Amino acid sequence: MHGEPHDDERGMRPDLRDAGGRNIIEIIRAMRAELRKSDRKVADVVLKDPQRILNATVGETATLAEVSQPTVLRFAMAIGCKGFQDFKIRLAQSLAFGTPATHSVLLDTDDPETVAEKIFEYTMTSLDWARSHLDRTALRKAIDILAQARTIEFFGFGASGIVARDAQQKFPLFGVPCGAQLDSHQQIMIASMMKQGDVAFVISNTGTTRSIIEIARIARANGAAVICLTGSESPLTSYCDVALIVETLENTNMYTPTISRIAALVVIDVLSTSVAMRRPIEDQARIHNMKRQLSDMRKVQPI
Amino acid sequence: MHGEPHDDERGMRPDLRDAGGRNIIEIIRAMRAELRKSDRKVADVVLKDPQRILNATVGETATLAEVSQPTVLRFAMAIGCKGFQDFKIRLAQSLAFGTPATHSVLLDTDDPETVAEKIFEYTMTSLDWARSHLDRTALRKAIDILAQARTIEFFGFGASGIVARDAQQKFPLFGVPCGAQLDSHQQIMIASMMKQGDVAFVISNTGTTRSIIEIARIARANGAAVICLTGSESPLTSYCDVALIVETLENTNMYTPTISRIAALVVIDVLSTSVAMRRPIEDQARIHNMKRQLSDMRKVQPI
DNA sequence: TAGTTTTATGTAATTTTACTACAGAATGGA
DNA sequence: TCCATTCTGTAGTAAAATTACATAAAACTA
Repeated sequence: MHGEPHDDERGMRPDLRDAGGRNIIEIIRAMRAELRKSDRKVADVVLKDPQRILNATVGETATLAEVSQPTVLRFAMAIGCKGFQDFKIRLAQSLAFGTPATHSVLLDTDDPETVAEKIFEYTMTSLDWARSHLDRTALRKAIDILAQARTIEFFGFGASGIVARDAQQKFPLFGVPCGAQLDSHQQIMIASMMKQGDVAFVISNTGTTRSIIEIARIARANGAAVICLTGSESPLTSYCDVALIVETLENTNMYTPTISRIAALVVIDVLSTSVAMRRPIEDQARIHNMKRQLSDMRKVQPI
Repeated sequence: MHGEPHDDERGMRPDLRDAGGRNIIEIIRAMRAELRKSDRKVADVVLKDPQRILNATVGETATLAEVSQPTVLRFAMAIGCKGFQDFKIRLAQSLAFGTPATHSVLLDTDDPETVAEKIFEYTMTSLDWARSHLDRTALRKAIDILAQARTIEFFGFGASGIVARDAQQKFPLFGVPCGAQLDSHQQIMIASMMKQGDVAFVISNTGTTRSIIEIARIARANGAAVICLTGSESPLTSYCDVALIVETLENTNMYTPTISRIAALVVIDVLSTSVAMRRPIEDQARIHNMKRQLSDMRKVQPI
């Protein structure tokens, strides 16, 4: 432990270092042409499957690129890294932004573990996508409306019905009576009886289901505020005061599970939590109590 | 079928599971309280200056935290990483997002946008945690059992009831008649009538609800296979053939939404998809048709 | 073209780093 | 208090990254 190893950057601001050459993948791509022949082989395997390299050692990388280990090291140096470790760290940071989509495609040959990995990965990526595409203005408006509601009715069919039921179960957070209508006759009845001060919360992934559009129209005609939670701009949105559009990466692969309901559930979490936070402290304490009581009850016997 | 698109023909790495980790910093923060004393020292230096740790070795980290090197390793394992290298990679990815220190703990003063960011972030982090802690052997067993079932009944209360209902809606993927029992009287009736070849799928986050344990016991006594989906090792697991334990970062903050049901839904996705993939091609085509018909129907009028 | 220099790449040794086995210390329960 | 369990450090081992060096391939000169 004598002297200071590699201390050429001691005076340098470490924050500035990665701000300068941020995306290492872009750097590799840019430098690819002027690299040594063998280094280029390494560059190619990195560009082809960067995720793979993240968990690889020098040796594995060398094998993949069909070069020797020192070549991998020289490659790392050539693109401006201090060593292989440093290279991997930079690569990891570059990948964090957007993982290439090829990863989550399910194959018939995948074993259960791989299927699990891919579905989880895909779900998380989709949530990230939904988050970044959420309309903040609409969100704010929806919270305003919900916070002033006298009652809230959630409407939905099928998978969206699940979301409606889940939302309804959060009534302690919303602080007002909540209902969930999953049957279309009931839906029409309830919608017809709504009035000023009530909120109709309409959930439909496609936004094209006729009867659900009808619900929005009726509720609105009766003076209720209408909020919809849907997957894209659609006929439904035009009948609503606020449209919460939750975009997801739903692709058409038959194996791809429906991610939309999960994104919708998270949005419901956001809404209910935000509404609860608006309420006075004493109410929040009451919720806390209720939660504890529920937890106690579970240990004995519900119903 | 020669794997033409696969470049891995040289040495099949079964180790290709990527560490596409979400925000490890969030995980550390969430787990800090329940860590060992020495591990917490490590957690603190990581949280204090993550950037510093990125360029540090195990030895350096140990010195900074004033603990021994193995402790640093154990810390990495404790937070769900495969080793120190893996930990650094994950840390690098987390830092790339530029997460400020105050994340994920909801404050009364947060505006709706911040609340949304935090809840999404927390949800994704928790999913990542659940993914990395999923018991692959149990998963495989569960799939085996479900694929051979004659009928499947899903049991659950409250939030777990939502999950049960969702699972039941996936019956086309499971390929056999599925039921969802959310009422405790119905549950007992149905459980009593189950027999060999049937599968009871019991969902309970706590795993301590008496009546749900009773369901597992009855179903099993009647010769049905019993699978449970729960949050931790509990009395329930001992009555089951397979226990799918989905760990989440549920902390006790009153604002923290229940993440467990979302993780459970994803696990259901994995199960249903895997079971569907086991089935013969012609069945898969039938599912495809059904999906299209459903999508067509939506545009007309469901009722 | 042959010889010479320069550059590129691989082999093998070396250093560093990550990881494991084990044993002593601390903690908690009876 | 003792016993069992859980922590944590010491010391040793395996593995990975890095360096030194030698050979092969270009590139250049005469």
